[in-house]
Amino acid sequence: MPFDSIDRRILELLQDDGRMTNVDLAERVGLTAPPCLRRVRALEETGAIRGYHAEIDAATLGYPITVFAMVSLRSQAEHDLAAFEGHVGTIPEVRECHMLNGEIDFILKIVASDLKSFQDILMTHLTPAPNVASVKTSLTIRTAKALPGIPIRHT
Amino acid sequence: MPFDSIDRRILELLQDDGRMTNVDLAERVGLTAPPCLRRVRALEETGAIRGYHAEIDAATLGYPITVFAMVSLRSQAEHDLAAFEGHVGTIPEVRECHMLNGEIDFILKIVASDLKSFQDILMTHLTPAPNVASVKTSLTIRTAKALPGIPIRHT
DNA sequence: GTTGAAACCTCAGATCC
DNA sequence: GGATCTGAGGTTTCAAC
Repeated sequence: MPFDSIDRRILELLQDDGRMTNVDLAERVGLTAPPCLRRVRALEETGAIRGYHAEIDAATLGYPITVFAMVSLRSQAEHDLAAFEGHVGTIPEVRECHMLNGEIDFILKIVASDLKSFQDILMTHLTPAPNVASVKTSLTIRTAKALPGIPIRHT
Repeated sequence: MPFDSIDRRILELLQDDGRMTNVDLAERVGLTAPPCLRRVRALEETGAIRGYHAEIDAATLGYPITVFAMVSLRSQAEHDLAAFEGHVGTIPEVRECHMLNGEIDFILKIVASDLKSFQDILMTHLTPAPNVASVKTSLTIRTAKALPGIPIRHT
C-alpha cells in the first residue's frame, strides 16, 4: 500500500473537509486537477477512503442523549458473539458496537431522544437479548473531543 | 428549529453520502436544485450540519489498533476535569474523549499503529497525567457496527 | 416566504500528450 | 503529472405562486 506524501495530504484534507472541490484539493496538494482526481478515485477504489459523511449535530436533531453500554455475554462462542452482533445491528439507536478483550465483551454507543426512550431500548432490546449476562451503562455528560477517523502522519 | 420532512431526508442522505451532488440530492427529495441548495446551506449555517468528512480505513493507513480506555480521576472538580480534557486534546491518537457519569470519569477512544506505540501513549501520556487515578484499557477485537451520527426519524 | 426557471460560471471527467 | 476540452453541476438572479 504505497501512500506517498501527496496521498496522505489528500486523505488528511478530505478527512477534514469531505466536500472540498477537486480543484481546491489539487491546489492544496500542489497538483493540477486531473492527477489529483485520479489519486482520489484510486484511494476510493482501494478502500482507503470508505465513504463520505455529513456530520450532523445529534442534539439539534433530537438525540441529546449518548450512552455507552458495556455488555458481557454468558457464552463467548463465535456463534453467540455473532448472534449478539446481528441483534444490535438491527437497533437503529445503537450506532457502534465493538468487541473487546477482557471482562467486557462489547462496548456499544447508543443515542436516545430522552432518558425514557433510552430506558426503553435498554429494557426492551438489550438486557433481555439472548445470552446477555450483564449490561452496565454510563451516560455521557459531555464530549470533550470527537475527531473523525485517524491522525495522518506527514513523515 | 423546525425541520420538516424534506430537511430530515436531506440530512439522512448527506449523512449517508456526504459527496452526493446537489442535483441528485434535489431529485431524491423532490425539489429542484436551487431550493435544495438553500436548505443545505441553511442546515450548515444553523449548525445542524457540522461538517463533512471522508471516512478513512484506519488499518490501511497504519492504525490497525483501536483501544478504549476507561479513566478515573482523583478529583472531579470542574477545574481538574477540564485540565484532563485539555491534556488528552493534545494527544493525536486520542480521537474521542467523553465524560461519563458513574465510577468511570472518561472513556477514550485511542488508535495506534501497533501495541508498542499504544503502550507508549499509555505509559508516557495517559497514566502519568496529573490527577489520573486509574486507566483500564480494552483492545478492540473487531468492530461489528460503526454507523455515522444518528438515526433520522421520518415521521 | 419558498419554489421554480433561466442564465452563468465553475468544476468534474475524459482524452491526449 | 499536465494541458485541453466538453458536458454536467453549482450558484445567483429573478419571476411566480
